[in-house]
Amino acid sequence: MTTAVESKLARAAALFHALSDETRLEIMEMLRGGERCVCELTDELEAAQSRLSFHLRVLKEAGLVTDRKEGRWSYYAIVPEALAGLHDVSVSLQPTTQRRELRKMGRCC
Amino acid sequence: MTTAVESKLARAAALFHALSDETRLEIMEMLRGGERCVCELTDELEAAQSRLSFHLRVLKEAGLVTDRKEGRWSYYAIVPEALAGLHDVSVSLQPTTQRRELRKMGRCC
DNA sequence: ACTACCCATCAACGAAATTTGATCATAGGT
DNA sequence: ACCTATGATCAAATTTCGTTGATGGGTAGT
Repeated sequence: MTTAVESKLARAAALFHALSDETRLEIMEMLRGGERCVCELTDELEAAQSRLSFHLRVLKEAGLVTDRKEGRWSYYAIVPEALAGLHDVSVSLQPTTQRRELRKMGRCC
Repeated sequence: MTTAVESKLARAAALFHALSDETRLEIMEMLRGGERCVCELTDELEAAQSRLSFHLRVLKEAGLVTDRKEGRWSYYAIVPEALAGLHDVSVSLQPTTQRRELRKMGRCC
């Protein structure tokens, strides 16, 4: 749960933690194109169901994804706002001398 | 060490892991303005010396910082290239429908 | 009712990360 | 030579993570 008094740094650390695992990054990669049900994820990632469920919960608690139930399926999807927040954090970490360099190098979005 | 065959995802996971700790984020925050010696960091962060040393090593092994010895001090500094890489990763994670939104919203660098 | 499928949750285990205190190495000052 | 400050490293204790297998709750089809 995200408390109101959570510091910026704590929020950033939580975001980074959620993304610090290869399996979870693969999930995010799959969700980039739109929502998927868990069964699709387990199929494509060759991962045990309970393992996937664990990682999906981590991503969900970090606010990076949401889930939606329909019939017997659960669909997970990226929360675009959270990804925008990640981008903000990665920008705010840039050294002061480097910010406008990124734009010059055409490395920006 | 970064091996040649390391996948993009593994690299991203390693980066995120290094930044998934509040203490390490505080260090990065302090280094944003330029290099600092370890003693300055321990002073400002109220952290035990060996603890700081540990976190600095993690950041260094992730390629996010470098160190330089001068006299009896060690100075640590951000590796701008690595931060640019972080930015790249955060952009590449954006859902396909969101990429140009960021630019529109003026949230880009 | 019975069966098959989808998925969350739990307990248990091992592995990895983090903290703490102690020790060691080096550089400088007196 | 001696003493002190800076930092790296090590071992031990602790905490946090990730995986696995089992269980249970829903939902749909027959």
